[in-house]
Amino acid sequence: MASMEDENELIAQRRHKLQLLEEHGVRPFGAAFETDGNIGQLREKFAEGATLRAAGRITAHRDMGKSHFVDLRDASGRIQIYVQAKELGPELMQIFGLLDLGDFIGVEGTCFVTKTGEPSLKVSRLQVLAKALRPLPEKWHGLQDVEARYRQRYLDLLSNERSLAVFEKRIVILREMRRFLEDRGFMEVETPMLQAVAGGAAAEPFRTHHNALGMDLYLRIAPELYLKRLLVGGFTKVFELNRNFRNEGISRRHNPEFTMLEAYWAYADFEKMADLVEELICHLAQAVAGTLEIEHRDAEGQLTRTINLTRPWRRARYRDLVTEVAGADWFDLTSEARRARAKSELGLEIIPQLVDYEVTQHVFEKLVEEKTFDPVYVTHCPKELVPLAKQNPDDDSLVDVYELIINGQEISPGYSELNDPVTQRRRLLEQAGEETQKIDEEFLLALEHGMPPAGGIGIGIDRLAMLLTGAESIRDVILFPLLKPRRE
RNA sequence: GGGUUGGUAGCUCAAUGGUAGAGCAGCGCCCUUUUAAGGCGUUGGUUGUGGGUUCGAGUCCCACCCGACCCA
Repeated sequence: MASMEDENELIAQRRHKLQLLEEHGVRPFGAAFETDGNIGQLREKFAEGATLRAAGRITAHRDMGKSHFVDLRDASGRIQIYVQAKELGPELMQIFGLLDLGDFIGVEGTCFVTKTGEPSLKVSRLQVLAKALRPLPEKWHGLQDVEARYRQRYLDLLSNERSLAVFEKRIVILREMRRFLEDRGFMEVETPMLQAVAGGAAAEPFRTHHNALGMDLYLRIAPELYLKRLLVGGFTKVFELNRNFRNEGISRRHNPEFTMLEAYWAYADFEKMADLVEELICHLAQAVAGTLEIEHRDAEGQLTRTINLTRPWRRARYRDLVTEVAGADWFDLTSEARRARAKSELGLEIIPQLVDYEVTQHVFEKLVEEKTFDPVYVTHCPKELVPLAKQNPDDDSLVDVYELIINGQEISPGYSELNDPVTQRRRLLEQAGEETQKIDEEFLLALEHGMPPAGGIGIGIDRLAMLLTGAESIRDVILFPLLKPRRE
């Protein structure tokens, strides 16, 4: 960050005013200040003639000579204050003259309405709460620089209303999700983020080290194996809503740390979980957007897409979705014919290393998933794709799972959880291959004590937030997305 | 990792290879109901970093740093 040497004139001027404030006996970094609520609440309490106390940041100053209009702002809103020389007195006017845009002040004033109809406070007392040494982004365009918006999110939040609105919606999503699940008897639990074996998903973990114990640990890639231990322990409805970490690439849809809901319901299955998720996401859409028709708009405000969450949601077999786009005879073709069709007729890049089911999966991802915006539950998936789920009792090449697709992305998987310890051990061994140290023996030990059949789900909260806010990048729904440190 | 693209004043943006500008913010003055207040005047730059080409580089070339988008 900037040091004393590279300070420019603007900062030097503010430092000088800071010094002058101190010389006037003012503490420029103030103290506690009693208010009648945040600025949003003040607007509700506003009554002509009443006296109110407000605190906030100065974001605009309209200088009329002997009187001034100043906007005071916080995340809840804006209120105009009216500063008049004869009302405030010469001493406080001198202090007022040393204030800048960006400073925090506290005021007491009388409610009145200007002749243009703006509710305002006529200031009788004023207190400096914090001096800002650096200027804020421009009032009209806000902070546009994408990199600066991520690195200095505080500037983004206080200068871009659209950005603030996205994060307010994310807060509602998390709150309503907890409320919804708790109303249905689910209990929120916390399980380890530091794990000796990073299980529960196929992903590259972050490694760390515990000094006192002299042991390597991993940041979790999923809480799954611990939540299932709780089913063994007698819990029947549990959920965890917190961070996972995956040491993989960064993209528009991937951040190395991301928020996930996982919920498990004893004696349920994936169908029941699908009903729950459908109800949950509709509840969230109503809470966040007030409608089930979610409009996505571009930077100019032009409507780009409307996603319709009206129930019931389509449920379709994986196989049927693939044949819809790849031809009814897709699964009858030889392996070579499939590759040829994928390349020529479907226009996809198929690298030779892909095995058969991966060719089909590639077709599915490119031509079904990325083009599906209204919700679809994909069911009857091939077991190769989901090695840890329970097999379908009628067809053992399929597993009892759903994959929920909305907005061109996988939002939520749901399983009928595998509770057979013998099969589970075999699958984990197959998955681990040579690396048997990657098997969580403590989890298998728990399963051998008996886990009830259960339905389980995950919901990617960041992607859900993208869906419900219309954000095009995961970085726009994460307050502080991971960036490389900047250097001089 | 590859391709495309961007980084200019505190912020938002301009600038055929030829004197780096504007708006906002700032500073000075005028104005007691303004609200993107207004009027007059004015300060402010290592053009991401380092090399190179050229009489001359924000602009062209190379390398690097940090982003964005697409691909793997």
